[in-house]
Amino acid sequence: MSGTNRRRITSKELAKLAGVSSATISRAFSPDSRIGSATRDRILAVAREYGYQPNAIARSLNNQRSRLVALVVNAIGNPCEAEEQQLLVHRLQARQLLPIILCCADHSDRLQLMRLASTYQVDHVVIFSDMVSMQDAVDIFHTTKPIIVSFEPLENEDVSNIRIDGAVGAGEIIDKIVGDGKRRFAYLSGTKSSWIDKLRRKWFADALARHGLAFEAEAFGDYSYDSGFKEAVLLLHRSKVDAIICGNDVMAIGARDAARRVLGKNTPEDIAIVGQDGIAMAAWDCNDLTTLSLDHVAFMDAVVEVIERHEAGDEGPHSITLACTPRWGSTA
Amino acid sequence: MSGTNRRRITSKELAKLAGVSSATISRAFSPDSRIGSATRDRILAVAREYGYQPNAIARSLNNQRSRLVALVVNAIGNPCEAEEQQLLVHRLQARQLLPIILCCADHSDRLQLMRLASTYQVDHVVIFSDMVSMQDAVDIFHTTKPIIVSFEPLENEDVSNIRIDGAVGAGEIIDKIVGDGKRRFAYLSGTKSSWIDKLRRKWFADALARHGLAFEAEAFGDYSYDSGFKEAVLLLHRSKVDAIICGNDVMAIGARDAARRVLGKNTPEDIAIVGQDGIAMAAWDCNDLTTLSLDHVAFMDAVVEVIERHEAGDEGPHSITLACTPRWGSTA
DNA sequence: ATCGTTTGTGTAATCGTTTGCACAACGATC
DNA sequence: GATCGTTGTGCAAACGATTACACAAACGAT
Repeated sequence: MSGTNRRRITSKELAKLAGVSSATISRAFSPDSRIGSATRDRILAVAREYGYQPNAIARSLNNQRSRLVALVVNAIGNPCEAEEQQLLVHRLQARQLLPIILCCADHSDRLQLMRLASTYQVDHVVIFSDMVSMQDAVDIFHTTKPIIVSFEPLENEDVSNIRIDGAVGAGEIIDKIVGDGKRRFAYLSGTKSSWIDKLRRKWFADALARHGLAFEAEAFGDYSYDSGFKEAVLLLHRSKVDAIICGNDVMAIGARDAARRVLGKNTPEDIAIVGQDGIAMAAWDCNDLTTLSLDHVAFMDAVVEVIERHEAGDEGPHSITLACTPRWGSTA
Repeated sequence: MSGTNRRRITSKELAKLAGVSSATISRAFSPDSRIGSATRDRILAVAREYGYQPNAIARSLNNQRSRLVALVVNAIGNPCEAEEQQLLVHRLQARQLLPIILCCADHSDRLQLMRLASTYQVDHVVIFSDMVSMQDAVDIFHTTKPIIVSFEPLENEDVSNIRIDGAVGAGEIIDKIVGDGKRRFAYLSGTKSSWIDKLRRKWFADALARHGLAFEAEAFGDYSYDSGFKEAVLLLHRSKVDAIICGNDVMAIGARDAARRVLGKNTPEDIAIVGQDGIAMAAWDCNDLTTLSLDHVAFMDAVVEVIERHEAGDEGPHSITLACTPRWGSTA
């Protein structure tokens, strides 16, 4: 119980101590199974005394269900992902599911890591990373119930997914900025290789097109504050744009700081700056960012809903679409 | 291989396909075991063809080693923890260890969750949460190699730990602020119940005492921006302090915004504001926070070093102490 | 008193690996 | 040519649970 007992006691040993068979021990820990309530109480008492807990690894082997969930993400440090992960982890834990986080920077690692996780027979896989192709995911986790891919540009696979649609919201933001008299737009991408980023850019590009406009300049960062700052400086030095749409909020804050500090331009008078994600920080007094915001709570609720349907045996595929809405701040 | 094969192929089935025994399959996947290299190559080829991978759950059951690591944290959304977790997760993955995140707000959940994780026979446990007592941790994970508790006030347990010491750094910061003429200090705690928070407060209180000063006012938040903002407003309304030491950086940013926006006070002239953690955001141009900073890379390196020693069989206990150093910004 | 049903428990197979032991085949050694 | 290590492989027993099946006891109804 207390102390440094090295080895964990097994059901067979506990069975001996309680004068029953190991099958009965197992039944004492299964909510609805045929067992005398007196026996159960006695076993639970003895179990508590000796610190016995059923071994989940052995149980998983037998059950063919591990109750592990793999979360494939790009980064934890990124506030947007961190906020989402926190919400999701809480929801999973409430359902007695344990999250395994796969967080990987470069591509080959990512696949390797996904293969590793798949050997743990995870019950579900949630892919937040936009840099893994759906085909890779399906191949690697071919045995796990169809994968839940989030942020999905619409493909033909037989895979449950959550689709984020910001076309309408992006339109509202562009309308407002154009209405304020801005005409020269730049897009500051979060990354070169991600299809999410291309998709997001398209929302705004389409909206601009409806005004007969197009992006005059482009730049590529890495979703970080520093890259937002640096790229904005370069961008503003080489072209006279008066509005920058950024790949995420953190880069937008970097770009805002660069405009203000290096170029002496203020938002929204001199330049409009727009983020994407709608992280908590965007609403802080010191930032007050205009951003195309996603309801992270609704997002994670949707993920959990799909997981629950899969748990219930209905493997779908299920598809849920969520819309982004503008958050109006003082930067645009 | 591709397609929707429901069931995963087992070593026994692969054995039949390759014309060997399942023992040989196993040996083909163990780096150094007596097996003909021709046989190994043939098996690996067949394995690739049928998409076979050894089942890690079964392996764990046999090996008594799961290669799972439980990380007990307060929050993922908190940037400081997120940054640290990201560093740690990368380091673990590089060692083929999979992290399970236990993230829990309230206390009873936390224990429950730790019990759940312990049934998965995790090989290591890293406790970042300051709200779980060391005794609870030792009891729950009594079978797992001694726990690594981080941020440690020094106790008598036989447990490996990482100790963070900010006494000297806090002294330097206080010296500077007092040197700048400030005399009336307040401490804005991150939480009421955490011993880490009490410890951090003490670093600054001791430094103040050396100047014959003490905290004139106290307030309690929850490590969030909003709580930093709100408590700072209340604090500044009820007492005329000219320096606020905050429990973390995020609260400091909130307090700075409150001072500036609600009270019209500027840093550092009207009021000095100090954070703790040294998160990336603190160095952003828009924040430029003075903060008692911890080297997160060194921190996580230390955690991994202890884990590696444990893996090597040397269960210690090991203890590593890290010092915090000031980051000088424009807020104090 | 008999039969049928329900309830509680034990026996043994199973989940998919790993690994100690046994053993055959093979070269090399004296 | 008998002996001895070495190498490669299979057999079978773990690892620690769950669960189908069997069976005994208890109970109610006739």
